[in-house]
Amino acid sequence: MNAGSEPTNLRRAADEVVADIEARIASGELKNDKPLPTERELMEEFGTSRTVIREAVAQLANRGLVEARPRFRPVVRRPDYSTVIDATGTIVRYMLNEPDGVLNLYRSRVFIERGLVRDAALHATKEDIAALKAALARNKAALDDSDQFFESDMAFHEVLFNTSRNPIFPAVHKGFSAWLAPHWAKMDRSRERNLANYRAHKAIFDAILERDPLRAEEALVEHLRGAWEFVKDTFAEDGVDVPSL
Amino acid sequence: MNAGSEPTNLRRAADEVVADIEARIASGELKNDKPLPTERELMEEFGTSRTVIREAVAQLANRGLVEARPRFRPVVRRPDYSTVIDATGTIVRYMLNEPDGVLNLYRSRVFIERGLVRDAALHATKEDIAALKAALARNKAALDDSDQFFESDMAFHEVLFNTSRNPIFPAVHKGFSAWLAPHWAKMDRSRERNLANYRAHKAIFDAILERDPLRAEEALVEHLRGAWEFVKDTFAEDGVDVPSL
DNA sequence: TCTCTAGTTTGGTATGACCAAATTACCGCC
DNA sequence: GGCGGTAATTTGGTCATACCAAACTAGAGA
Repeated sequence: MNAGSEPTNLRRAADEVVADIEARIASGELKNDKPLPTERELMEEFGTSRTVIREAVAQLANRGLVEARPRFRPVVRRPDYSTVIDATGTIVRYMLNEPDGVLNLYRSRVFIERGLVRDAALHATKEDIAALKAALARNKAALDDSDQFFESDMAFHEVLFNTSRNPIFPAVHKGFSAWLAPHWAKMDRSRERNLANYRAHKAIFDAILERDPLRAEEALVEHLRGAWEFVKDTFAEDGVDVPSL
Repeated sequence: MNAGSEPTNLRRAADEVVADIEARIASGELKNDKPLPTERELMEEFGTSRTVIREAVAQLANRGLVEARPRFRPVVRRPDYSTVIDATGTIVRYMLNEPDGVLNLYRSRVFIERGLVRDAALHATKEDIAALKAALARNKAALDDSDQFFESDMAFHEVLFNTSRNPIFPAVHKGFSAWLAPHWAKMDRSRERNLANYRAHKAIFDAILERDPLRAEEALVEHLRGAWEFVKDTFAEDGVDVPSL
């Protein structure tokens, strides 16, 4: 992009170790779910101090390539799409402190899910329909148990994300759920709310069944808009003013 | 969520330091773009060894809250949405090694951009239209300079992402561009290709102008589908078989 | 006021040591 | 011989110290 007078990022010794271990994981030499060699072994192998090895392992852990529980041997973890989402977790959570953060995130979620239900209405397979139907049934069965309903509610939306047949989307849904959950947990819940949500889900499902993308999208938007009004209230309690969708 | 018989994730000493510094950044005590205290200061302040301090700083760096160039004092960086994207960079790149990774990512991109052009056709403001028009003009002006056209091509799509009026989307676009760019860079380019792309952009723009979401979406899909065929070729060279969109 | 330089500070790395928790080896008992 | 529990060993987490080279700072000189 720009000429070569840059600060010429020096290489840290740990970076080399990281790259090497990364390669070993990719090549399969270090197998999934198996522990890394001990720090002392690595240190001898790379001819560096434990300081460097530990920094390297920490980096790998932060990238999600290994899982490093304190006091335990780090374990190799071949990353998948939800690893990517997890990696963003702390920063996202940090940015959600600002109310606009939640709003923007929620809007993104609505945007994506709108597209998903449209596509579902157009292209949903028999299996998709069956999965939606099952999720819907679980909603209905959980009407009287708000905790359980909450779970089955998320599960219904997850099915929507699964219809994309693109593994990135379920991972994204997982992220949305995790990030927005704290606010949803504060929401008031009641049988009436559950019933309203169930009916909203059913409206979406029916529209998909009838292959009506427009109506499916509308139903979804109304559903999520309604939910947002309740999330808003959890902010209002803190005296924070949040706009509607 | 579950009772307390878990592996009881011990707290690492560094975590406390991380949390504390995080709080100082959030509170503004540590100001943006200003250097962190020296490691030796922090170590005295927290009453721990430099080992712990360094590990904490490394964590903060990995989360994007500070920028730590080797040999320089770490600098506080208040995270924004593209920080989140950057944080995923290494893992995403890692997963793009598998051809399915690129395919899934590209499909996600198409999915999102489809929604964006639909919405643009429905709700684009005068300013959006003007920005698109300007981007289009830059495409046309760069027809004969493939490097410049490539840039203006990405810029056109970026404008599409901007129409969302949600700062998350431009950040996502930045991610898509960065992750997919390596493959696009290998693509053959020529005046004809540039011209075809320009015309595709124009078709999208025209459809938006005429408030025709359906046609806008179709034009976009055809455009991106065409581009994918060329990306495919870069895989075919490596003997990797990649399906169509 | 600016430039160059010598001195100081600071991050990167290497050692070596110690602790507590985790793992392994071992042993006696059913 | 298989098993459960205990002792010995290994391993990750932390500390203290030292040294180097690069970055920074202050002061001399033009």
